[in-house]
Amino acid sequence: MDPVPRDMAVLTIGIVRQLTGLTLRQIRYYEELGLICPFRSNGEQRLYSINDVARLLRIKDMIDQEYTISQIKKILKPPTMPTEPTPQPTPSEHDLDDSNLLRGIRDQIHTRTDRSWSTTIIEGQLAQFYRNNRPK
DNA sequence: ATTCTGACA
DNA sequence: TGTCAGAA
Repeated sequence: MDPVPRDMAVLTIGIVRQLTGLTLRQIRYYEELGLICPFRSNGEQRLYSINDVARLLRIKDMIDQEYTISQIKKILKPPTMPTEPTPQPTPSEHDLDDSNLLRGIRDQIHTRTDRSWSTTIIEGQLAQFYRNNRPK
């Protein structure tokens, strides 16, 4: 299987919402705070990569652990601009409705006990998600 | 249908 | 943070 380019921005905010469990408001707000820097297609459409999702997951955990924004900024490396734009259509949320992958991922997010492992586990599933939703 | 920005009970 | 408006 071809490895999934972790830095390729192809996920819409709607999918990221489902993948991370964060609200659209939070995802956009964290960007305002400079915690995340998604690629912008058409100059306005936000597109996230697996790295972005993993980063958001880490931010979510730190917020839960009552870290301050400045502390998170200090710990997390400055967000790097995604190198790859979106050459292919992005999978829509409808494609995910039938997928049990999303449910599995969400369960992982809500049931894990060791937060440091979460991103690894989730990225693995995201890789599977990509293989199953590869644009024709 | 989905996402974007700005704004406010 | 939630949510609504108005536009793309």
